[in-house]
Amino acid sequence: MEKNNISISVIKRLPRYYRFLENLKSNGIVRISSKELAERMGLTASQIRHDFNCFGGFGQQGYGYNVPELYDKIGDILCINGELKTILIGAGNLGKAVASKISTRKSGFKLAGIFDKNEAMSGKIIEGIPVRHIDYLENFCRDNSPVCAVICIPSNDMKELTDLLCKLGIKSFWNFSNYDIAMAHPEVLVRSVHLTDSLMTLSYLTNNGNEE
Amino acid sequence: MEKNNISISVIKRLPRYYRFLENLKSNGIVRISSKELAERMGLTASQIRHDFNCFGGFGQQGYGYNVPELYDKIGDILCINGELKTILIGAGNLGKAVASKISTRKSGFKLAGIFDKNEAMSGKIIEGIPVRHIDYLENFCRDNSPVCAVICIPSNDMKELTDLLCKLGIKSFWNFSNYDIAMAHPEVLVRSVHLTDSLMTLSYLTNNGNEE
DNA sequence: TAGATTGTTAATCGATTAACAATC
DNA sequence: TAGATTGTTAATCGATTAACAATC
Repeated sequence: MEKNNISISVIKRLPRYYRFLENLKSNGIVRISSKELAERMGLTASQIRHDFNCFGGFGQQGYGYNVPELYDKIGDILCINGELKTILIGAGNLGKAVASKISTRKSGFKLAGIFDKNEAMSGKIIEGIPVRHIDYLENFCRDNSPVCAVICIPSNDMKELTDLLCKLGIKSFWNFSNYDIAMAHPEVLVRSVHLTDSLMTLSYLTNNGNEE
Repeated sequence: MEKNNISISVIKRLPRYYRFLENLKSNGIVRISSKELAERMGLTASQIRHDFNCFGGFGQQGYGYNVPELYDKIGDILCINGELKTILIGAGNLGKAVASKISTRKSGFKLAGIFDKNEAMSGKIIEGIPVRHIDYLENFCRDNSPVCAVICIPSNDMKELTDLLCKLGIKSFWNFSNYDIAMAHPEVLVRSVHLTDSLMTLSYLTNNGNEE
């Protein structure tokens, strides 16, 4: 393993690099220097070179970076072509929105099952996958061995659910609830999207203004 | 203004403190030390005291912190009881999910209008607010002067839309698109929720494992 | 070759943690 | 008073930026 000391802050920047490069590529730009990319992204050239260098350095002295090549390299690092077998818990509005993100080509994930406790949802098709009642979760996992679970339900009963999912072999969670999976299960990987937290931070900033 | 040198990293932690305190409060816990809160939240006691001290210090030596009081104080800092007049652009699944977050009591925001370019959505009611066609956006803003816009549409045409919204007096954005509002309009406040970025980061982490 | 720009190390900056005096 | 725990300053750690030699 080459990549042993890569900090999470660098990893978190990769998707944004990927998006900007995608845009440059689709505009037919083939070559870019760290300086120009920095200007476009609001970063320093130093940071960009430093970041890319964590993965071995993709540039060429005197030239810069080849856009399509760099784009592909970052995609590979993010394992964008992987198909991590994924289940979605909760088929409400948020669940549906999130399902479409997971089902995007090159998300790195593959939606395999959707579960909801609301009987009325059973059988409905979302992104080509039928919604199953939550009671089928355990059997489905035993049969299909998903590795990732996406949580789009409120926090109540999350302890039982996550304990079960971990027992059934789930290795990573995309968590939209406020339940603290990482605290309860340090052995799994968790990325949480706390919508309410984001909104509250915006509330603070809006009320306290831009420049003080 | 007392609070001039409070870093964004502290602000971002406040909502999580708020959630944990809400939970403690609802469990009838009245008093907590920085040490115990640190254990529950996976932080250091030092950081907790340091964070709270940015706002003046809410504790009492030898005792700790009074939970309901601290909870209220943090809510006040986050302006949780404010009602920032807010419009939502995009009434798809994500828009609907997000509308319910905004409409939660004590979110700090008040949903005033919803807009969508899909004619078929016009007149539908979401969180008590009728969906209007996007063509009515300009007049609505002139009549109602919203301060915050929530963006739940794809990135295409975002330049024109955000230019217009800024011109119409929008001061802050909750942005779910990939368009970089902050780069285009440094004068406004932006909190972005990049779902795809979060998912890609999870892809990297899942593929590269927990402990290396 | 001369000019440009990377890769990479060293310096700086900011955030986190440790320590302890103040005080309830 | 003695014990506990904060508020606050100093030390440490890590991330960002600057600098420059390597090299295309």
